[in-house]
Amino acid sequence: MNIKISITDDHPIVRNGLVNVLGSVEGMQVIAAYGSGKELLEGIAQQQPDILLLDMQLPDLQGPYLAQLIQQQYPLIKIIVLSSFDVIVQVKKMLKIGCQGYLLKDADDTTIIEAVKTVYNGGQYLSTRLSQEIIQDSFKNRKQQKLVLSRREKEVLQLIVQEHTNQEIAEKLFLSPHTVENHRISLLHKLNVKNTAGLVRVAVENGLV
Amino acid sequence: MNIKISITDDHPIVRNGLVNVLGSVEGMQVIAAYGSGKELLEGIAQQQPDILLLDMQLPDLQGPYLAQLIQQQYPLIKIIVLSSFDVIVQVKKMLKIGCQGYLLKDADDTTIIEAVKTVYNGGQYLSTRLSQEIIQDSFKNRKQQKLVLSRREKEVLQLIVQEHTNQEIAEKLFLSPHTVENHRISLLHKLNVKNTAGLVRVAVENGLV
DNA sequence: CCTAAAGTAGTGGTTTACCACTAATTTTTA
DNA sequence: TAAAAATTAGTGGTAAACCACTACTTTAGG
Repeated sequence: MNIKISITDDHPIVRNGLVNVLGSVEGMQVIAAYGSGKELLEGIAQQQPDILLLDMQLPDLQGPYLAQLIQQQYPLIKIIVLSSFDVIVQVKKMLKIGCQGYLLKDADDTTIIEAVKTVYNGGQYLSTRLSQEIIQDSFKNRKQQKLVLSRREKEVLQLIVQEHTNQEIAEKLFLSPHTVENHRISLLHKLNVKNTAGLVRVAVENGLV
Repeated sequence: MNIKISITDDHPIVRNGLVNVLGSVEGMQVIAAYGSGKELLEGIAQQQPDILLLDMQLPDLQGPYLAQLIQQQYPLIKIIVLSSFDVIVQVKKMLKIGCQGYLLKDADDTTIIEAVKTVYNGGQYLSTRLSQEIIQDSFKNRKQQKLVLSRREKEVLQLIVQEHTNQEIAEKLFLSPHTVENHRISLLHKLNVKNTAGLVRVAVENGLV
């Protein structure tokens, strides 16, 4: 067994750490380490790894975009996503694209090695915490379909976060203040909050803006 | 020159990366690497380094608390703060406590080595970006003293974010609603926002809650 | 094609937030 | 210790948000 691994992460410390950890494992070989999405795309045209460890938060190119691109152009490469955040929506998105693993950056050495081996052998790697959360999430979705805001609701919410009043929002969107008020109320219900403060908190925390 | 270095970071990847980078430098010696604030406090009682690389975001103990404690008990140890965020307020806070350096985790190897050398030789290390921001910040502070919220204001802000009305806040804090209203208004002025939405946005974005 | 959801607009009313002041006491800080 | 800031409480008023409805039109999905 000789697993060829490429690593992409913009943080040199993380990159070095991974190269060091994985490079010293019997049967694994780090063939490349990139610091940006651009470098990755150039490098991967030259040599393709078995496993690609891909950081979600690269400075230049979007993680999901990169993953999809590589998945399409090199279907044999298996991608393990590296992320600092365990936002369930994001995890599900990456898995849907076709990534085989999702590692949090606070994972320890054995976890990382385990993940690479599992994915190389055709499996899918998720931390136990994450897989549990995804299961719980699928339950929740039955009664509380989260974040299914309509186009108008998102627009109104965005303007609320930007400190605009119903009057101002109405003018910006060429609507009656009554209509804006209606959207506001349905936002309160959908997001299950009591007032403007709750709306803004949820919006900012979930990156809806 | 033989610089004794201790490292504290809860992320194994980061920890290993740092040990690897600094350990291979001529004249530097990593004498310990800790994964939590508790481990650090136990370990540092046994052996004191010249330089301590200290992660701000440890799972157990607060960065500022740890830094102050170590600074008081072992004044000879020079602390370089490691952080993922370049929040100016936080940087200034750590410098005020007496830390000699502030490194962002996206720093590259040479920067880290440079920082350690500089601080060991009695200097202070800040990334050029950070020092520029601090200078700009000091200009701004003349008319807009940012984020210097009083105890009561923070309490009120927290409760506003939690969707409470002035009436409810007054009951919780055993105050008159008028007083709460006053705090609310000064929050609006201090944070330079127009309404509750702005208050909550700033609070959440700056982690004031 | 039909139905559910979204989008639009309205009535009428209550509650809360926002604003501009005054004013006294306490605490902090230079 | 004197000045500044914080904490407390108030008056009186305007603007905005919140609530519960009705009702018509448009759009999207099975």
